[in-house]
Amino acid sequence: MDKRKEQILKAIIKEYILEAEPVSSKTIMNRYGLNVSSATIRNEMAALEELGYIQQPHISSGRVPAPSGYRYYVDNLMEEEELLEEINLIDQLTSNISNINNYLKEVALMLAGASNYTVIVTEEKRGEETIHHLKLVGLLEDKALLVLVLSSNKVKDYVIPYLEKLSEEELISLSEILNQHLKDKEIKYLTLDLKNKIKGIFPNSPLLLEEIFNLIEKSLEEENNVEVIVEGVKNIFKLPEFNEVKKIAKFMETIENQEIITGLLRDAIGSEGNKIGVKIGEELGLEDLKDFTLIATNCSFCEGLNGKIGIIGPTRMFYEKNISLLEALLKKEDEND
Amino acid sequence: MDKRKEQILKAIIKEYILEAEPVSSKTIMNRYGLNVSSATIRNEMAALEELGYIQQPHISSGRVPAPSGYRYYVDNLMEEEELLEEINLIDQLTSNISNINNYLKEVALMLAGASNYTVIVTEEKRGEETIHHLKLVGLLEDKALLVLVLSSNKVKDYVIPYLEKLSEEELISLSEILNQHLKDKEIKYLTLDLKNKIKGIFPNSPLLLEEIFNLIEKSLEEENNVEVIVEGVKNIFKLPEFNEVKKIAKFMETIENQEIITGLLRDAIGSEGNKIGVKIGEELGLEDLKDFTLIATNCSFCEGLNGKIGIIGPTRMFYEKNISLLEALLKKEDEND
DNA sequence: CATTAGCACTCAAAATGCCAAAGTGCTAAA
DNA sequence: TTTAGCACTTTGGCATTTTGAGTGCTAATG
Repeated sequence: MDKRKEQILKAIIKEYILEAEPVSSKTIMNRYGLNVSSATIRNEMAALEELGYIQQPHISSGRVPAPSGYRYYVDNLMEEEELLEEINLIDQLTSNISNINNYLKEVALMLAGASNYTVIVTEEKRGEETIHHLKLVGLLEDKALLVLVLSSNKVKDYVIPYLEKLSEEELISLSEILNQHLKDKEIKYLTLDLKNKIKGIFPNSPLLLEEIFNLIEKSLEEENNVEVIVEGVKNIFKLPEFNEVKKIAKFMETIENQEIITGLLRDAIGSEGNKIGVKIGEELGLEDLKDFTLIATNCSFCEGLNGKIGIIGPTRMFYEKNISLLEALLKKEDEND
Repeated sequence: MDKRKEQILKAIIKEYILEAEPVSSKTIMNRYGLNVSSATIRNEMAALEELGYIQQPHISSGRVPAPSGYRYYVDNLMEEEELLEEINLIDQLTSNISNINNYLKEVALMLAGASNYTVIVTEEKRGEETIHHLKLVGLLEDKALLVLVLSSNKVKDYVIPYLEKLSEEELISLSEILNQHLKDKEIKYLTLDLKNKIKGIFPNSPLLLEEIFNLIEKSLEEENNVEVIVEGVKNIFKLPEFNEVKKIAKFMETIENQEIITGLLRDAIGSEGNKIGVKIGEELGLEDLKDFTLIATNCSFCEGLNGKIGIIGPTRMFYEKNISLLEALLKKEDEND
C-alpha cells in the first residue's frame, strides 16, 4: 500500500459514503485532486481490488468498498472530526441530569438526532439490587402508593389497593417496620421466615403485606434484567440502500430482539473498557446485519447507572462523525468523575 | 339499495379486506352464495359503481370499495364480532393495574398486538395538577431524591445534589414543611411570596429550596401537557398495500407528530363522549392519511387518568374486530366505575 | 518506466414490443 | 329478469433491443 493507493482508497470510501453509488475512476479524477488521469487511477483500482479492499458489483461498473476496505480506512486513513454543535448538545444534557429513570433514553434520543442513525443502549445488569428506601403513601380512601428507591437510585412506584384498611399513622409505622427489615437486603434474604416475622409484627394486614412482598420481588427481579433502549430506527429509512420494505422489516425485527442487542454491544465493546469499538459488517457475526456497522462504547455518568451505548448504521457510515460523537460523550464522562 | 346490492357490496368489501385485490364478479359468485350468475353480479356492480360505493382501478379490472362504500358498510352492513381471547387479555390487564405511569402504554401494547395495526393514545391534559405528597429521601453523601406524588396519582422523582449539606432529620423536617405549604396547591399559588416564606422557615438552604421549587414547577408544567403514545407501527409493514418505503416513511412521519395525533383523536371521537368513532380515509382530513381508517374512543379506567385511544390501519381494515376490541375496553371501564 | 489517450468490450437499466390472463360490458337468447 | 357467450380492454410478465457508464488493455508518449 503506497501513498497513492491509500489516497485512492480513501477517495473511493469517502465518495461512496456520500453517494452510495459505485465510484468510477473519472469521478475520483474530477473530485479528488490527485493530478493523474483516469487510466492511472484505473490501474491502481485494479491493484486495490487485488488486495481485497474494493470490489466491483459487476465487471464494467465502478468500485465499491469491500469490508476490509472499511476496516483499513477506520484503522489507518480516517481523520478526527470536530463537532461543535453536537458537543454543545452533550454538555447540555449531561449537566442537567435530574430524572435518572429517563437519563439513558435522553442520551439515546440526542445521539439518534445527532448521528441520523439508530442508537441502541443497554443498561447494565447491576448484580444484586437492594431496596434503599421504602415508603407507603396514602393516596385516596381505597388506595395507597408503594414507593421503592433502589440501590441504583432508580425509583419505582406501584398503586396498591388497601386490602386491609389502614390509618395514616399505621401506614407510617408500617413503612418504618418494612424499612428496618428490608433496607439494603438482597432479594435472596427476603425469605419466608422474614416475611412471616414481619407479618407477625403487623398482624392486621397479611394480605397487604403479601402484595407488598410480591411487588418488591417483582421490582428487584425486573431491575436485575438488562433494559434495552432503541431510538432513531426511522432514520435509516431515508438511506438509499434501504429501498425495500423487506430490508427495513428485517432490520426492525433484529433490532427489537433484546438478546441480540445486548450481545452486539457486548461484543463490539469487548474487554477494552473505556474505548470505542467499531464492528463492521460481517464482524458483527449476524447475517442479517452484514451491511451494518456498529460503533459502541461503555457509558457511566452517574454512580449506579452503567450502560453500553452504540450507533448502528450502514457500513457506508460517517465513521469520523460518529466516533467523535461517542468520544465527546466519554470525555464528558471523565470530567464528571 | 335493494337487498341484493347490499349483499354484493358487503361481499366486495369483505373480500377486499381479506385479499387486498380488486374483486371480480366471478369471485363473488364462487365464494359468497348468492345463487346468481357472474353476469348478473356484473350488472349490479355497474349499478353500485353508479351509486359511488365501489370503483374500478381500470376499465377491465375487478371492483374496489370506494370511501363511501366503507362508510355504508360500517353504518349499515357490519355485524358484531365475538372476541373471546382478546377480552381475556383486556380483563387481565385491567384487573392488575399496579404502575399507573405505564398503564396506558400497556393498554396500547396489548391493543397493537390484538389488532395487528398501529395504536395511538393521548393522555388528557388534566387541568391544574397539584402536589399530592412530597418527600425528600437521602441517597448518598452528596445527593438526595425528591419524590413528588401528583394529584393524578403519577409519581415523579428527581435526583438533586445537596447544595447545602443536610442531616437526615433536617431532610425530614424540610419535607414536612414543604408538604404543609404546597400540598394540593395549584402551580399558580407557588408565588414568590410563598417561596420566600418557606426560605424564611428554612434559612440554611436557599439554594436547595430554589432547586426544589424549580423541579416542582417543571414537573407540574410537564404534566399539563398531553402525552402521546404510539405502539405497533411495524405492524403495518406486513400489509401488502405498504410495499414502498416511501409510504411507510410518510406514515411514520405523520404518526410521530404529536399535534397531528391529538387532533386526529379529538376529531374522531368528537363530542359524543362514550362512543366509538370511526373516521374513514378522507374523513380524517389529511392527505397523507387518505388510505387509513381510525377507530377511536375515550378511555378512563382509574380516577385521574383519562385518555383517548385509537386503532389506525388501512381503510381496508377489519372493522368489526377492532370496533369490538374498543367496545370490550369500554365495557370493562363501565364495570370498574 | 510510469503515465495516458483511445478504443473495444461488458453489463445493467431503461425502453420497446408481444402475448396470455383476467375481467368487464354488451347483446341476444332463454 | 337472468344468463350464456363473445368482443374488447388492461395489466403484467417476458424476451428483445438500445443506451450509456465504466472498465481493461494496448500502444504511444515524455
